[in-house]
Amino acid sequence: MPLTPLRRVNLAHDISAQLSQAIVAGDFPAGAVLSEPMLAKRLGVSRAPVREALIELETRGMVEFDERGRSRVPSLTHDDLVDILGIRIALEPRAASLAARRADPLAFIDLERNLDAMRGARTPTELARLDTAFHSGIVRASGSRRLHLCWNVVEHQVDLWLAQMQSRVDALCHQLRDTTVAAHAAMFETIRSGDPLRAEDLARKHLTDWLDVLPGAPVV
Amino acid sequence: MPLTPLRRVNLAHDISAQLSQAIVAGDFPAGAVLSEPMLAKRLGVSRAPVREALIELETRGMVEFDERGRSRVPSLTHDDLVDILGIRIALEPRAASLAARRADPLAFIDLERNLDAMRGARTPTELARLDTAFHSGIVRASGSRRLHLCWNVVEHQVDLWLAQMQSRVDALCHQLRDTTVAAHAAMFETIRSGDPLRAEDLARKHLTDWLDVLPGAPVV
DNA sequence: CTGCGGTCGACTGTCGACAATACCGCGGTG
DNA sequence: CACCGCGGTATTGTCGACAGTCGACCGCAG
Repeated sequence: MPLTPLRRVNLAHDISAQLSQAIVAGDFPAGAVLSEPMLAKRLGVSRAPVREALIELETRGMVEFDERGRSRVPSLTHDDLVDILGIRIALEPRAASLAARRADPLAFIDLERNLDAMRGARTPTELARLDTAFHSGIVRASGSRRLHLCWNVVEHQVDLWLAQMQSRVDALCHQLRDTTVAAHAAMFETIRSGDPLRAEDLARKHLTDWLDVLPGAPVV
Repeated sequence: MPLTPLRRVNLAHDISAQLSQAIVAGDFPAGAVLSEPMLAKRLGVSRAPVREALIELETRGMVEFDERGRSRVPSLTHDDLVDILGIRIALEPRAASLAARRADPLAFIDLERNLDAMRGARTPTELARLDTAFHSGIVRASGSRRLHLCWNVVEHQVDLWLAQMQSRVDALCHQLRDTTVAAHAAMFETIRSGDPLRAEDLARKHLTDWLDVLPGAPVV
């Protein structure tokens, strides 16, 4: 028996996960106020764990507190999107480089499976989800715990953005589908072949391509 | 009168800041357990804000929770240090590049003042503090909010590491003082001259130099 | 009709309390 | 002497309550 799963039992964690899911699902649109009593009542718990969940979500950028302590779902602007892409351009090439250096076969299975799923994806939403998952996989493959921590922040932001800009994203994904799959495949091959420099370049290029294509689309 | 500063008044924030300072100062060495009743008693408050502060500090990596919810000061290993440097190598070159692009004169004042202070620094501890502050300044100058968020994590980790490895760091700082100042000066000039590519390279090189010099010193 | 003041309600920040649980040391037992 | 069980203690997770504060709404005066 491989010992315990040792997950800290904690209402706050469940609430945090549930809330984040609800926000991404659109239950709480951008700008919605998340009052503690309301959430506590809906969830059937007291305010204490709700508060902790909100604090946790704030650090992930899924909610933000105004100057009076009220938490709301942030509404992302075009500048925010550029900012997010900026940090992705900082993190992901490094992640790709580390992943190529480390070359963990286990991670490759994940990535390859994702590639296959992406080739067979039907809806743009699914495509977007798989896209994010692929990038997550590379960060995980980098083996850096703190890189992964930072990525968590970014990933939540991307989720939020996907939720808020769904229509535009759908159009873009549809349009960019083939190039995205091709870029991912190239990155995967390069990482598996253990070429850090090239992997880094490919990751950077893949992201800066988005930066180029986005201003054309009237985001916001 | 330019209105109010409107900072959210919140015991948790004060406690968080105070605790983080205390940890860096060595009041709570690596591995020390931070029990909520103990902290609440010492601070003269109830457990609620202490809990919130601990949650906030966990997201910055200043404390970590074990599977039973007890929070303790993490003890960093050599691997952690390499991991931290890895993420710095991801974030800071990008920050330098963005800073060079943005070229905010206000930020330059900060950086230049830091350079002067560094040239006149007396103790290795002060030197280390100024070094971190310089890198913080570059991240701030990048103007990216989320980059700064990620950097906060890293900065706290660096602080923690400085606190835990003080003797080694002191020796290294003393030894590397001149090269560090020179590297910082070069980065500053490049950023001010508005050369993103070169700024990026310099930042990366400055950090990878540390990566090269560190394995030689028996960290841990 | 419009602007103002007062009142009501809601929400946050903080507190103390309670149950559940795991650790620590002690005593009893083989 | 070593081992096991057990009670005491400390700590976490959660709850309900209370004060302070801010916004919203309503009535009233001009």
